Amino acid sequence: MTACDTCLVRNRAICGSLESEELEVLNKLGRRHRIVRGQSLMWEGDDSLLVANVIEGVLKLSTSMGDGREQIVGVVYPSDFIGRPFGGKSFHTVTALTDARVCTFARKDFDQFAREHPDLEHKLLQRTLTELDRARHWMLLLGRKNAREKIATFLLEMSARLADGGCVDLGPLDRFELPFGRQQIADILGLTIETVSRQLTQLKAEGVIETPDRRTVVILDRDQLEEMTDSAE
Amino acid sequence: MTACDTCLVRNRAICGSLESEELEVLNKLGRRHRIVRGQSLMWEGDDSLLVANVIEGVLKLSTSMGDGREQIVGVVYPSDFIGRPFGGKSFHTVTALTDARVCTFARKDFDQFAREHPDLEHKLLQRTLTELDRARHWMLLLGRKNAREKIATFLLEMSARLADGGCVDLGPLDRFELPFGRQQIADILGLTIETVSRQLTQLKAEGVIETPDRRTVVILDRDQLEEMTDSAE
DNA sequence: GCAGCAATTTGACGCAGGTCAATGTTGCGT
DNA sequence: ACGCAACATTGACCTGCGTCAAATTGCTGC
Repeated sequence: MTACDTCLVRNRAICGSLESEELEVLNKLGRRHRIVRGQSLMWEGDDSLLVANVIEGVLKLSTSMGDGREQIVGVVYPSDFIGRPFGGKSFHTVTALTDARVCTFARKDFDQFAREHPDLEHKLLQRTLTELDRARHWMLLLGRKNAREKIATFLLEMSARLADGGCVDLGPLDRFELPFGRQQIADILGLTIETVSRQLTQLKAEGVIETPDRRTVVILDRDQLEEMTDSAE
Repeated sequence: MTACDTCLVRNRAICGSLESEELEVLNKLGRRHRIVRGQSLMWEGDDSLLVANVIEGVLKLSTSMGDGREQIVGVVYPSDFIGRPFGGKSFHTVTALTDARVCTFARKDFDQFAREHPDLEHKLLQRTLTELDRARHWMLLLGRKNAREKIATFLLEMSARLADGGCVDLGPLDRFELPFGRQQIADILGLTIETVSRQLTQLKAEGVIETPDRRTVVILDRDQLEEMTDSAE
């Protein structure tokens, strides 16, 4: 019995495409790792030496500029794939937002294994296509939405995304805990921390949401929130 | 002799992974099309029924909001791949910016053919990974750069991108013709047309660039332009 | 329970870039 | 060559969001 047999994300991660003998081989190539909150797994500009599957926890992908401005370009959850296979450099830094567990592979080993297993590459392709759609969709938010629309879109996205926590699909949640602090929300939305804070207090004042504590959000009026994502007001 | 044998992008497109017998099969599935400037190939939200390779011309991928705000989320050139294989909907509209020629496939046919040809899928995966890196990098620009930085980054990117026109690599060009009007530049950068215009005239005034006509740009001081992409000034 | 620190909120203010409107320029069809 | 329509530039003004600074909240370890 290998570590894969008891893996929490066995069925959802790209490994799900493999038969047990091949999984056995892949298992030998991988190493399970614990990462503490705040720790980075790879850095923007470095050679891409590692790829990984997320087993548990939430991590961010970010790019930043010389003067410290940062943009979060992706958030990964359990069963998601991290890293840049097939050559080149890492284009973003990967950092744990919560304590996390990942299953890492030397990129060279993974590349070779993937080339020999078309089903695995196919799953990876599907995932990558989905991520690309998601990234492009987010570009609309970053380039064209105002602060209020950004916050509303963000809250609804989180409500949908965090619902998919395990095997059962709970549907969009009306109460959830964000894995982000205010600064990180700002870095996702291309805003400042102050603007995020002000928009949230305004939504509270309007009775659209509630924030029992810093990280949990309760959606009181989903319809109104949905209206806000598009033309404001 | 098939159309593929004389294809302008034969070696650079994903078809380049195929042997001639298989190319023959793929050729039978594809149809060559002419598209005039302004015409759209697929629409945001529609079922994804087509995929295509670009043979000639430039096309934009865009998303837009109810009130008309638009964001260009990608630009494709000859040899690039268009469309969303493997299920689902089109997440963006594809529109020709110049007269163009494409080689289209029914998505169902393409999906099946791709699944049977791992080398093709591999090329597609590589391309998709590169596009994802590009999209995420652009998110930094949209979320965190100011107008001047955006324009500078855009001009340098175009200078690099348009150089790769055919077989020979010319290196970054100091004189090139944009396939975009001002509104489209604005839609790429998340700005208004007026701001784009003002920034360009300012760069002219500073002697950094020159614009002999509406669509051609001459870079006079590349170093200074490069400095502007990061912390402004 | 309290000191101390980090995270968040709130307030006051300024400016980059959006909006609206007028003017200039270019290219196309007749 | 002319006139029109689309595109681009310029100007004046205004506002949403960033900036800076101070106050508040909440968490950690003792």
